[in-house]
Amino acid sequence: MTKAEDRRGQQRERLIETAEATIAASGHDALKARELAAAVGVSLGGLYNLVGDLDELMLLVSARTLRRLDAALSAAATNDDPAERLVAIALAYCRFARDNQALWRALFDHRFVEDKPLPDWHARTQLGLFLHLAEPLRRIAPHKSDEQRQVLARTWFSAVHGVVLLGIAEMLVAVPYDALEAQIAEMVRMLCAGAERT
Amino acid sequence: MTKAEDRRGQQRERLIETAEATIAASGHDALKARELAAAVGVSLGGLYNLVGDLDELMLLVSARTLRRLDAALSAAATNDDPAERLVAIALAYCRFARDNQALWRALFDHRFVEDKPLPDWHARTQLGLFLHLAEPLRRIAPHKSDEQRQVLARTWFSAVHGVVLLGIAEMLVAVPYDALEAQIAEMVRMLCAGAERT
DNA sequence: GCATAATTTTGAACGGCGTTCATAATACCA
DNA sequence: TGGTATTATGAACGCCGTTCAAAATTATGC
Repeated sequence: MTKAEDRRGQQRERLIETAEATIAASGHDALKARELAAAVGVSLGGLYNLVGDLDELMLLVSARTLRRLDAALSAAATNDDPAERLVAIALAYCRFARDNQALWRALFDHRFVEDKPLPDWHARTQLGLFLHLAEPLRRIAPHKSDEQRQVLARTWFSAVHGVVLLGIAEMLVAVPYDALEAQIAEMVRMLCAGAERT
Repeated sequence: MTKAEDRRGQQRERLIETAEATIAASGHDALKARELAAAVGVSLGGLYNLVGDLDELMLLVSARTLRRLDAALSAAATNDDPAERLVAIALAYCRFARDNQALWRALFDHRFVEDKPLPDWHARTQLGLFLHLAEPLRRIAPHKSDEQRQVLARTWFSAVHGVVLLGIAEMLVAVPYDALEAQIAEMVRMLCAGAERT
């Protein structure tokens, strides 16, 4: 019993790792059931004993990516000046996106299936990302309520996300990466300057 | 000759309209070749005489959507105050996204095929969207060069896009739409306030 | 008007996909 | 060791976009 379960656990782990490597190398729609099964050493049908679905597998990979992203943002949040700390977090986000393009994209490419929404841990981890902004925002906008700052954190995070999204897409053709970082830093500083005025 | 060509043109038009309606109703991956062929009254293979590809068809639909979006932004850019004009444009973008969710999403869901990049008119129309920001930005940041302002326009546009992207996604579950508009307006005003400081 | 050539339309067929499930293989227990 | 429960297997299913030989239609020359 335990023997078999152990093996299954290891296979499952190998499967997730293989999926992660595949996505990192070739994008999230290069995930093919037959290919994965062969790589992991399981029969085609056997995949569905390790994982319910290819979608579920992608979610498992996303969980890893979110954890790594969270760690990267944590590591960046060292500056004492609140505005510069926000800048550092934003730039860390940008670098993570650059260095993990396909996996980062996979985070948002989940097809919306009507009957099976994202599991709550996924939403919770995403919300956890906003937490990195809470402390600097408390100092930048001390007159706002906690709830207002929470909304602000989400909005600013989304704004940076949008700039990174377009920037990474265009990086391949037009704009050099350093310029993208400069734009992000400038925007975050503008937001901070604008927020302090209110 | 002209008779046959006319008919083909009309069929092509009907095909694009049907595709647009299908996407609007059920999302961009509800586009099925067999379904479209039946709806337009063409055989399955006949589709590929009207259009090279389903991807090309999606691009044709995107062209229409981009034209409508551009018109919506134009109609919104009436306020004399530059900051408030930018706010109005951003809100118009948000409303367009809300009212044309599936078609708006389809604008950015193009799978990157290595050998066939987006046609240049697509990129050009996208750049055209940024033009709406040029005039107000000239007044908000008069000390910057034209090129710097162009970059600024792209960055701010992307930022609003990011906020709308997450906002529309969460609208369905958490945040009421009006709050989203309020956040966008606040952010744009902050950016303007921050920019004037530089 | 007719025969012939050029063009266009057609849908069966192809290859690929995710997923399922009857069957075979294996592991477990007495 | 024999019998049962559990797990692994891969052929088969349904659906997909796309192709292409053949059929139908249209155009051309006489």
